[in-house]
Parts: sequence; structure tokens; C-alpha cells
Amino acid sequence: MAHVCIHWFRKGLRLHDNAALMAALKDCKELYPVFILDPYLHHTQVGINRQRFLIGALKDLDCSLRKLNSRLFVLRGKPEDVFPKLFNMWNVTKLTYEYDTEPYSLRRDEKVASLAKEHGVDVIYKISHTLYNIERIIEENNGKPPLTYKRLQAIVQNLGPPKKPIPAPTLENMRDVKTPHSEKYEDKYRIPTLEELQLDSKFLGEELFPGGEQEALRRLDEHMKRTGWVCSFEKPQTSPNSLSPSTTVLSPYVTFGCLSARTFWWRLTEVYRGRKHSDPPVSLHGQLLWREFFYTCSVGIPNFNKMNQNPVCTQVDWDTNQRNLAAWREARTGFPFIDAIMTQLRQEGWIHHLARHAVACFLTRGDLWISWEEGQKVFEDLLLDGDWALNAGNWQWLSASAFFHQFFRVYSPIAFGKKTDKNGDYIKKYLPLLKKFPPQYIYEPWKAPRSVQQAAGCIVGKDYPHPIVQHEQISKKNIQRMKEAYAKRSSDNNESPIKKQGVKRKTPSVIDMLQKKIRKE
DNA sequence: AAGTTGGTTGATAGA
DNA sequence: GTCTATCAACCAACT
Repeated sequence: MAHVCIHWFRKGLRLHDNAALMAALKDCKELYPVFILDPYLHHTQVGINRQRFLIGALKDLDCSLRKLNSRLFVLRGKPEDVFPKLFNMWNVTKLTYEYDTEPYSLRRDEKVASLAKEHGVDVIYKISHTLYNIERIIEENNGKPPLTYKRLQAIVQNLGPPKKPIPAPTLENMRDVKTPHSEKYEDKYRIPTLEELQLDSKFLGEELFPGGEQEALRRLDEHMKRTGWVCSFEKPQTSPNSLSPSTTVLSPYVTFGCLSARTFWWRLTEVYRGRKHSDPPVSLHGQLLWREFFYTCSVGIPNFNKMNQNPVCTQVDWDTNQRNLAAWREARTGFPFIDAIMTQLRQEGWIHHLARHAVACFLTRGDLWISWEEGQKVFEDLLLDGDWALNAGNWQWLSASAFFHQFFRVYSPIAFGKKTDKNGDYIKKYLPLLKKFPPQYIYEPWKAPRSVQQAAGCIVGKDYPHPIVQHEQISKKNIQRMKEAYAKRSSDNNESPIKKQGVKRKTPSVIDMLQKKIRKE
């Protein structure tokens, strides 16, 4: 029996390494590739740069599908409202999609799958957003997510390398598959413009990172050609404030699924083959494993994007200070390094990982003592690669709320950037009003004598703000506050130890068996 | 079971 | 420019 099939694109906006799409093409007579603009996920609060990236990715996908004599159908509304109508209208018999571990997605997909069942529609989903089946990693760790990178590494080492990616469908795969075309479909299911999403494109800067699978693969090729660079890549050695990105900026493409993490992984393996190369955690393979690490945590730890009711998150009495939060968000802290980073973030939608460290530390435990949840919201809005699991995990890391605990190591908003940009060229690029300051004052313009400020054409307090905090004093005070939060944490844990243990496995895990074997030998 | 080890990416001073 | 000790002393996992 030949199926009428909907393939539902959500993340995974690509044709390559798309196992669910390939499953859709099996025994299929009619295929409807669908994308739904979900008001929960694609509301107007999501930044304009991200929306532009999404629209680019959808256009690219539609273009690739048309080359296969198909097309993309874009719909709007809550998926649980949209699907029953589609099931009836198109007489659908099969629904396929890529598995998604986010809490909202799991709830959504459960609803849609049960509606599909009611309509007699088969549901098939495949894992291809992550390197591994995340649940399997947790299982291997006795039902608990590993809380250290080392532990995750041990588990995936025993699981073996990730699955090999599968090729994109070809015209041959599409031979017996039709996508019904109709004049009225063209307008009804077309990709929206920014204006239709109530966004004004006059606020947009140059499109440095266009969305889409083709651009993702082009960018991957471009970087994989740099054999020496790839093999010697060490993330901590890359610069947060170079004038053009010091890393690949493939993250937005992986976030939206324009690039498969497994495709990236295996391309790296090819480049590494027979050559001396760096290793996790600092290598490019290592970066993909960090993603896997935070995905695993986000699945295994309840309330992962919150402080309250989050069992791994240190409870901290963060301040509520709307003025300071706004100053941080809007790049008016008076610290040029911080403000330049926040400007780049807003304009371009991407900043280097270490730049994220600097501004995240500044907002939370370092200076402003504002909750990491506030920073998380701003990043989700502005980052092209804003990813629910990675954003929550990294904010907890940087605020020393979980995973990272050496809270006495505080980034200096003045000294940190100087290591890789002594002249402050990065600051001058993003804060051009400071461009005439001499290098010795560019990181702390308030220290420049009045005459220097006048010569630079920028008076601190008038043209550029005074620093909103005194870093030296406030960071010392904050270290003490962190110390108290940790002390309270351990005393609370002693009173009522948190049951962190997971479900006992019926069968021993691969790791347990391996450890037994090692003990025997 | 208590003590040890290591932790992707701190800042600073001094050799 | 590179390296090391110091600052204070965290947690998770391992032994």
C-alpha cells in the first residue's frame, strides 16, 4: 500500500542525513513536506536576525525540494490545531519527523502523535539532531545524566563513534513520489516575509550568516579545507575579539539543523585521518561533544532552564536590578569590552564563545549579580545559534551555578580582552565613538584625562557612560556572596541529601561491564 | 570511605 | 614573549 505522507520539518532543516525524510519516501505516493510557524516558538519576541535566518533556511529548503519535484508547505498555528485539518484534507496515512528532546517539543509531539493515531496516521520519528540517542547515554550512566565532560566522554567512547550520516534523497528516490501542485497552493503555503511577521527589516544589518543547508555545506567545505587549522584547533586558544570570527560559525547551522552534527563529525574524522590532531575537549570533535553533554543534561535534569526546582543548580539570591540589566542588554555598562560584545551580539547574532563567557560572568557572579535566567532570555532572543539546552547549560556554567564551580575565577571586563586585542580594534569596530581613544585607555576610557577625552571627541559621562559598577570592589564582594551560596548549598544537602541516583538498570551498562573486565584483568 | 585528582578558556607578579 | 607560583579553595568522580 502506498502512503500519503507528511514530513514535518521543525529543526532538521536539511535534506542530507535526514533519516525521517527518507522514511517518508518509503512506499510513498504523495509527499507533503510541511513547516509550521508555531506561535510558541516563532513569536515576535524572537529576534529579527533569527527570523531572517529561519526564513533563509526555509527558502533554501523549498528550493532544494523543488529540484526534487516537490516543495515546502508553510503553515501557521499550533501544530495540534493544524495537523487534524491536514490529515483530513490530504487523506494522510503517515507522518514523519526528527526526534526533538526539548521539553516543549516532547509535549507538542506527544499531542500530535496521539492526534495522528486518532486519524489512523502512522507516526515515524528518527534521531538525527544529536550525535547519539541521548536517552541511551543516560541509560549507560545508570539513569543519571553525567555531570562532567569526562564522564560523558567515557560513555560515548564505549558506545562507539556516532552513526554515519545518510545521503540526501535523489530524484531516483522520488521516482514514484508526487507532491500535488496547484496554483492556489503557491500563495497559500508560501514562506512569509519579515514584514508579515511584524518585523521591520530596516533594523537589520548585513546578513553575515545566511540561513540554509546550501550555505551550511559551503561553509563546512570551506573550513574543512583548512587541514592544518582543523587539526590544531584548540577552542581556548581562539580569540573572542578578532575582527572576523576565529571559529567556524557553523553553530547556527547546527542549531537549525541545516547541518547535521553527524555530517560535521565524520567530515572532521576524514580531516583528522592519518594526521596528528587535537582532542576533546578542546578540538572540534570536542565542541560537538560539548553540545552532546548539555543536551544530555537538559534531558536528564528537570527544570533545566530555571534555578528553582533544578536539582543541580546552586540557589543564589540574585538581585533584581532592571536598570543594570537594561544597561547590559543595551550595551551601556560603561565597560567598552562588554559593550562591544553586546553590540556585536545585537547586530550580527553571533559572538565568540569566550566573549559569551565575559558578558555572562559580568551579568551574574562577576559584577551585576543578576540571575543567569535573565541573560538566558537575552541570548535566546539575539543569538542565531540560540539553543535551549546549550543556552541553559552554559549560563549555569558561567554563573558557577552548576558544572563549573571555581567561582573565584572571575573574568575581568578590562584585562580579559587585552590578551588577544591589545589595541582594542574590536572595541573600535563595534563602538566607533571610542575609536579615537589611545590603546592605553580604550578598555577603561574613564581613566583618560579630560584632555584625552576631548581630543578623542568622546566625554565619559556625556557621550559614553561611566562604568555602572566598580569591578575591583564588586567582584571581590560577589566572590564572598558566592561562597555563602555554596556554603548554604552544602549544609542544605547535608540536612536533606538530594537523591541524585537514577533508576537502577536491570542489565549492567557497557561501562559497568568494561570496568568489571578491567578489574579482572 | 575519606582522601586525591582534575577541571576546555582567571589575574597578577615575577622569573 | 613563556612559564610558574600565588591567590582561595569550589565540586564530581575516582581510588
